Amino acid sequence: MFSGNFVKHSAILQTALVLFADHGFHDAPMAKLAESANVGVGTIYRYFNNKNNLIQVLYKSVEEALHQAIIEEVDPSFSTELQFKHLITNLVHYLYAHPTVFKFLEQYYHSPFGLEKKREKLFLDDTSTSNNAFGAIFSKHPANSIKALPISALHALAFGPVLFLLRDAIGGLIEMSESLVQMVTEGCWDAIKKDDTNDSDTG
Amino acid sequence: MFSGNFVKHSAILQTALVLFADHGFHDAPMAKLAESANVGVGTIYRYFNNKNNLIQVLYKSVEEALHQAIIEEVDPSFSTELQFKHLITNLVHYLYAHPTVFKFLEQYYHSPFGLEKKREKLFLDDTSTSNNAFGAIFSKHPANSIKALPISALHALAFGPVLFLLRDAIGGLIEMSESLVQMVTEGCWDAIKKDDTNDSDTG
Amino acid sequence: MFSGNFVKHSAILQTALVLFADHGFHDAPMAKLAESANVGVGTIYRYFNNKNNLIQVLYKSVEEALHQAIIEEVDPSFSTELQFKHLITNLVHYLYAHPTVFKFLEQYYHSPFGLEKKREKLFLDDTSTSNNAFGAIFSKHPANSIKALPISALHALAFGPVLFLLRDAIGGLIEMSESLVQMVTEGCWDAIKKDDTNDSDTG
Amino acid sequence: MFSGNFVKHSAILQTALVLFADHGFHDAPMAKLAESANVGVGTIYRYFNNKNNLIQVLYKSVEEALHQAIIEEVDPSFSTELQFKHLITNLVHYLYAHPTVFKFLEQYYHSPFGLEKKREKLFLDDTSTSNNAFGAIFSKHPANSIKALPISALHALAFGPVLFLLRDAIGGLIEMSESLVQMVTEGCWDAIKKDDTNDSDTG
DNA sequence: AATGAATGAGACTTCATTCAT
DNA sequence: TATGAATGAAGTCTCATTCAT
Repeated sequence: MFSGNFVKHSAILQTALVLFADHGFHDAPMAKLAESANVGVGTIYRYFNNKNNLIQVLYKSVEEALHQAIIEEVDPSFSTELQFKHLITNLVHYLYAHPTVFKFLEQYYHSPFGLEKKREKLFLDDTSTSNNAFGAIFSKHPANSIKALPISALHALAFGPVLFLLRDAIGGLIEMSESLVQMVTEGCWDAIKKDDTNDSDTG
Repeated sequence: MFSGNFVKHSAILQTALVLFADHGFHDAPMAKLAESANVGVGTIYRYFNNKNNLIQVLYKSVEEALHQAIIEEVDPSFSTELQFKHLITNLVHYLYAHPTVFKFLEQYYHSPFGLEKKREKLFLDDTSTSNNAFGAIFSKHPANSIKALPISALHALAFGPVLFLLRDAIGGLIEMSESLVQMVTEGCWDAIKKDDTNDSDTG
Repeated sequence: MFSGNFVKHSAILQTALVLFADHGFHDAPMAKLAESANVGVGTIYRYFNNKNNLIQVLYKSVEEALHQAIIEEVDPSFSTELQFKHLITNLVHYLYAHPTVFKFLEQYYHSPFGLEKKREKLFLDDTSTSNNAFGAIFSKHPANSIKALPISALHALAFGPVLFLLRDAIGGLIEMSESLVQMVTEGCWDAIKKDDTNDSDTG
Repeated sequence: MFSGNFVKHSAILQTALVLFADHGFHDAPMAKLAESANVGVGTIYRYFNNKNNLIQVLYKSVEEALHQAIIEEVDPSFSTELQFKHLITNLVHYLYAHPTVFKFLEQYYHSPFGLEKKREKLFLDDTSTSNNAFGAIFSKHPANSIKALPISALHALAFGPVLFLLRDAIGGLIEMSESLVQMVTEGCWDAIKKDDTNDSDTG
């Protein structure tokens, strides 16, 4: 158990998030982090073993917050389509509202240790734990609502577009709008939903 | 005119591609690059002004090869659907067959100079030049074949899924198969194609 | 406010003075400086932004000490001749007693940044500020004591000989003696003083 | 004996003179020198053992030319005063007309190997050889014309001022004019000449 | 518990010199 | 003889980490 000063612990993490997001891991020296967080350099090492550890802990913290935001107000009694669209919309809204989180996660997933963590990441492949909201939908979807595709294909079709869109929006390449989000979300659903016409034809 | 030794020039670029892909720009020191390429450290600087310049030149070279691979055997007389699927399939095949290219490009687009280049990148927004195969399809598609969405939304729906899939496949998280590629390509098309039902209604 | 270790700060400056004087800026690597000063290489960079900055700071420090030494015990109520000779003698004594200072200054004034500083240097052309002991004499001299020459000519005649002498003396080419200093000082005065004979003739 | 291509040999020396004068020994890479001289890098090493050797040879060449220029049109039958002023004027005229020579020599005399060479330099202390025009004057001057000072003091009083003046003039700090040269030359003579008035008074 | 001065490994880059052509 | 591609030692500077206070 951690038994230190939570205020400093948090200050370091929050400052690190911004610094890493804005400059990347390699252009965010511990000294600058310490200064921005108003703590001594040595203090950081009281709370985190080293820079890598700090990054890992920060990732855990960020991931948890993201998960909480995504599952918010998603009612399991809704239809699969509604649940799916709600989750996607939550995801986009949260990340667009927290660009540092998005940028940090992109940094993280493109770093060496990012790949390992990928296997357990929130919205990817851990379908057995409750930590994965999307996994629940995909694995428990009614037979007639979602295409019978491998889970990896569903993930790609569901998250690929929105992450792509977020990258451009947060990078300032395009303007984000509510209608754009809706259109893409709709497209995502079209990509994974079972085609009703064909379905009724063959069913 | 460049009047150096093309063999060494190429050896450095090829070695750099692998090193950057595997370790990232920051963990690929010039000394290690020199050693891997079997040249002296100083030799690299005969061919490239500095590390950044090497990265830029490498990007240009990689981008050119990628573009050539993508447009291969795509017949403009085909239907929009066929052209689109062919391009997507080419893209996936090439990048999956050249994982270092994929990893390098991800590194590049997430680096500071990557964002600038993003605006002009092959399959993004340059719809006016012949350098953009996808742009041609999206901008010249028949009224009844593709949804009337902003270009950014179409990009997201078209490339998001395949890039997402490639990331996982190349990262070793999932097994890539021809059928998986087809399924996802199909999904991409479903996401952007105009709904046939409505089409028949209005047609 | 500088809040570092003044001992180390001084140790680095003093060591640098000797190293630069003996080997020149280009043959005094930071690593050697660090070793001579008994500090780590990185430590130097805690106190000085870079090598150039170190040189500049050292120059300021050395110039200040030199200025203090020169104006010592020079009484403004003395005659122009006595004041002049006193200043010159102080200059020679100090630089001969501190050969590293002399050698460093020669290095400095012959380096790229030396030329800029030359315009404001202690005993050169800043006649308006109190920072210039010689300027005060030259500009405020009684009409009958010093030749009516351009300030640059006076400087040349006043400092040229003693600097020339110091160079040879400190270089070990000649033996310095009090009588030699007096003779040259006398010559300097003869070179700039108004000729009494002619003066009485024309007066 | 040297048996190479004198054209290339000269081209290298002339280019080196300018490069060294403008950038200093340390900022004049052999590669740049080769390029400026329109020869291959390796070619320089056919004519000179190494960079230091090139500098030494260049010094010899420059010194010889300077000596020739100084003694030009100086008539041994003239009075000591006239000979002296003529030599000084020649020196100033030549160096002002050849600023690269002046800058190179300053570089040279302030470099490590400069000090050794100083002992034998043209206008310094080699009074026995015909290579020293000033030495001849100082050592053979009539008893009544020049002060009975050590040779080093005479040198300092004679050359110090003009070198000082040249430094500022070539550095662009002051404007050089014929009258300024005359005034300073006159001052130099005043500094070393035997005072006639006092002499006749006391004699 | 908190600090930040101190450190040195290691990064990028330059350049005098060599040698195969 | 002339060339310039190739080299690697050495230089400047950064920064993660330690430790005495």
